[in-house]
Amino acid sequence: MLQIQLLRENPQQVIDRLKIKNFDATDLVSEIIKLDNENRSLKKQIDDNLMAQNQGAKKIGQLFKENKREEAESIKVEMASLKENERTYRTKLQEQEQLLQSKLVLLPNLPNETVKPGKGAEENEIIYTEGDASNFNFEALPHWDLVKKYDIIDFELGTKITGAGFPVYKGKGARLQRALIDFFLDEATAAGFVEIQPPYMVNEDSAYGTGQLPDKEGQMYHCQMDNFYLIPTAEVPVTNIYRDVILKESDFPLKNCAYSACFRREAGSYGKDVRGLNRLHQFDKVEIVTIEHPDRSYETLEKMTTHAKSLLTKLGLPYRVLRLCGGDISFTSALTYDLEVYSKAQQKWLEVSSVSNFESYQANRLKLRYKDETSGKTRLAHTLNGSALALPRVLAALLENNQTDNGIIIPEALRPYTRFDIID
RNA sequence: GGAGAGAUGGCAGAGCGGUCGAAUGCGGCGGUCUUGAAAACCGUUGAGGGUCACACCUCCGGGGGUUCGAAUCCCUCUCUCUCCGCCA
Repeated sequence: MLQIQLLRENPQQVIDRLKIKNFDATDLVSEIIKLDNENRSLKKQIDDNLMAQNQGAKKIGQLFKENKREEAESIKVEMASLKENERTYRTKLQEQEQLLQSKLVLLPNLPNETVKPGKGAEENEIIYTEGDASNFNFEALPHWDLVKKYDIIDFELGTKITGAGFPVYKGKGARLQRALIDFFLDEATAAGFVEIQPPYMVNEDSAYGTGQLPDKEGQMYHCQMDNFYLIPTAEVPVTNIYRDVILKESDFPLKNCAYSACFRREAGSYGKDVRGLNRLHQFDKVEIVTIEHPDRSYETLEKMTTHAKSLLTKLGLPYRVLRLCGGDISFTSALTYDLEVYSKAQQKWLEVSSVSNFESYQANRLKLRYKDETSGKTRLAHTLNGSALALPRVLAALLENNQTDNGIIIPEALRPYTRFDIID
């Protein structure tokens, strides 16, 4: 959520910057400012009214002590009408504030200056490529065939037990999952991220805090009986650790990592892009989160991206890094890097990580602030997160790229974790 | 699941209808003393809104109510603790 203050002070800048995201904010911004002005004057009226009531109440107390009953009674009458007025103002204000809030959440985060305009994914900028992304000169099997051949993942069984998109990992497949999770967590810990094991269900407040609600309600599984949501990413519980928190400057940076299963309804996606491991309802991911001082958040974004890159390097997977253009960057992000691994068998790039700086957009909803030492004021912190990494597509690429006649070769870095070096 | 107790500032803990945004202690910050530190002493120390700055308003777990007036009384929800039951 953007700060109203920013809209008041610099409406044109907001409108201009949002154009990069192909978002026309002209009407919305002026509506919000108008509403905010109205609310401010309403609030002033209420405040004055309350002041009168407070003073009246004190007076009555005094009069009672002095045994001046009648005078007290006459003030009581005045108070009744004040209260009546207050009620009307308050109802009005409540309505207006809700309206304002509902408009405000419609505004996306401002993109960073380096974000280029663009319609969609095609216009993302490739800023780094590593490894051999050429195709095999033999008939390579896609992972959905490989997992059958070696009996390491059973999609049909998952469908029987639960439904499509809930694979069952078996034998070396299950062990490989565990190994990847362990490897990613160890690497994150070595990079200074403190490991968290969060709840997999969150309450409504948390879902609002990171912005899953209200806009992405349909993407989450919801336990109606207790009103809990299954987390779509560990970002939600981990970031909400810092909801309603005021930090000291010396607390920065706060670095956490967390493994979790992630649950996504993925309503409305079908077809060949969702085949096999490419899109699932339940998958595993190690997430990294940093809470940072506004002056240093972009430095930190680079560091987090470097960390995610290092994982793919160690696994020996070819990959590239994209800087997302205005048309593809998410609603809440100011700057996002996507990491994509190349699958030689599917002959396409698969997104395995997305590292974003949300600046203060998320912090504003979370009420995540810090005390600025020079001014003594509380200000919004910056939040960043990224996957490091999401498992399924890493696994897909790993299986596909490392296939040989003898079996699937496990990358060197992973062998201490799998304790086998080939799947055959 | 049943019975009871409770939720107050960074922490501990008083207040139980007006003088309470809240005693006191600890902690934090600033100062005196000291070559320096500790101790002692003095001062200061919650958040948000509003204002050029004041004034002023809101917040004692959340929501609602009673009252001229609520941290204090009532209802409700959530959470915590104790006892009992059940149980990975």
